[in-house]
Amino acid sequence: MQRLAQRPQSVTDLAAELPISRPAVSQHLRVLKRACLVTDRPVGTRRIYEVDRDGLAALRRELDQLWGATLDNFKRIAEQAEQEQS
Amino acid sequence: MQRLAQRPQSVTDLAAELPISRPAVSQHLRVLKRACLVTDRPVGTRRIYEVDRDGLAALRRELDQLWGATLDNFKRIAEQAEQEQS
DNA sequence: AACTTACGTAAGTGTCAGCTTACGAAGTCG
DNA sequence: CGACTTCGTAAGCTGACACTTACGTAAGTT
Repeated sequence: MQRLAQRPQSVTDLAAELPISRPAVSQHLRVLKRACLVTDRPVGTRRIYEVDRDGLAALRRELDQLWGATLDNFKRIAEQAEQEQS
Repeated sequence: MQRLAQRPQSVTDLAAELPISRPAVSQHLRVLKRACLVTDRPVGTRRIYEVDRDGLAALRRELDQLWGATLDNFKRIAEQAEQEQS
């Protein structure tokens, strides 16, 4: 994702920058695609992947919300423990 | 952690509320103790565990900071992708 | 048409987290 | 002291994950 955030890239180019094999990159991309975090388009024999802006934004919103709820719980538990101490 | 946040409890009592065995609970508690998230004290043959307020607060601070940094990166990448689109 | 490049997928493998059962240690109570 | 409770730990199992190699396919090249 970080690499793709820099610029759209082919599978082989991505694998060249990473310490894993090309098929491994394909498998990662398959998951990311299914999660709507990347999109791909064929260009000749190659296949260019790039980040899916909409999917990324949606994930961000969900994470924001989840983190807010988690933090609220966290705060509540911590304050509750603190209160029972005193 | 949620159970312990309600009230300090023994290992057996905790295991009774959870879908796993008593030794499994012990193993979880060992990790939590090593992470300074719970404390324990012997009471007769039993051993009462409770949340470590200080450790929990420290974790909260670290998570707040980490999440802030992560969100900044996230925002930067998203806005960068958005900008290159237009 | 033959060859090359780029890719996806299937099949196999190593590793690890998390669980279980079995056992031993420490404390309590008759 | 002996029986009982509570707990920790060791040993072993299992499923999932992430990777690899091998192979088949589609598109471009000579």
